[in-house]
Amino acid sequence: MKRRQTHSTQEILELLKAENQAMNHEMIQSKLDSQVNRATIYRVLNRFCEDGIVHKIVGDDGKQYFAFCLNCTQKTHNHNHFHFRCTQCGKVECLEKEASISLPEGYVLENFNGLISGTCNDCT
Amino acid sequence: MKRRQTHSTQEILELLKAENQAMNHEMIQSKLDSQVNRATIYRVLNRFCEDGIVHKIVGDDGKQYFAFCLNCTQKTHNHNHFHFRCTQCGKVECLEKEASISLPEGYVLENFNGLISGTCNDCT
DNA sequence: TTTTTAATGCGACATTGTTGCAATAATATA
DNA sequence: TATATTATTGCAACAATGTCGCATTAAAAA
Repeated sequence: MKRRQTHSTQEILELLKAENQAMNHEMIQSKLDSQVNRATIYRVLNRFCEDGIVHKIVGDDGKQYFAFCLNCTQKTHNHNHFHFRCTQCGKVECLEKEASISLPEGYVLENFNGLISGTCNDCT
Repeated sequence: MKRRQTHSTQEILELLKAENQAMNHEMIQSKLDSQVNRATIYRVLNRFCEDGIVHKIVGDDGKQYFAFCLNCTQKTHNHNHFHFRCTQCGKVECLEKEASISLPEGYVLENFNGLISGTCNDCT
């Protein structure tokens, strides 16, 4: 199944590239120039995730956030870094430091989801 | 406002103490002897959190999980440890190792939410 | 230009979690 | 013990998030 480029996919990808933060569907929808259906946004984002272009973080608010992959090559698609979510302004940004986690014997890692919330530098 | 002990609060607290894992409202509801309303369960759990008896983790499935505090004294109520959620059996357990995170200047930590999902030892 | 089929919009739905309000029951008071 | 106080509960309603089926639209291939 080959992917097609549409207005929606292009706009959403550009937005994610331009913004230096992870965004949930609502933030994305409100920042798009054209109106895109909610279901479509989710489908586009999930497709991006499947393709390894974008990664998904679940915030401690229970919402899904999406961010453009910066340091991921096609082979190593790792996101073992923390994200910081500001409870004041809502911004979700990547914290650079990689977290190295050693799991107990017999445990297999599928997904790393490290999130710290609090107040960011701008809102202190 | 003083807390009251009710059948619900006692049962839920006992359950959380007995089980060695974090549970969401559904798991709790199904394991209770008596039937307790969903809203009540949430209210009880959130009260426990306020009192520092229980801590809350948001899974990468977006659900809230609650676990009885083991190593928290009344003064230091820290949960800077990771949780592991098995995507097969649904179990959410604490990983012992504390994660030490250094935030950038001007950032204030309110909540640490570290979660790794995958398959646990039993399900491998 | 025509054909193929991936992507979209719409509506409906399941699920999670919260809240207002009247009824209940745990604790304090007499 | 009996009564008063008010924290807690159950119920219903609600908002929000995310998913899915299906008919329609529009990329890309032929």
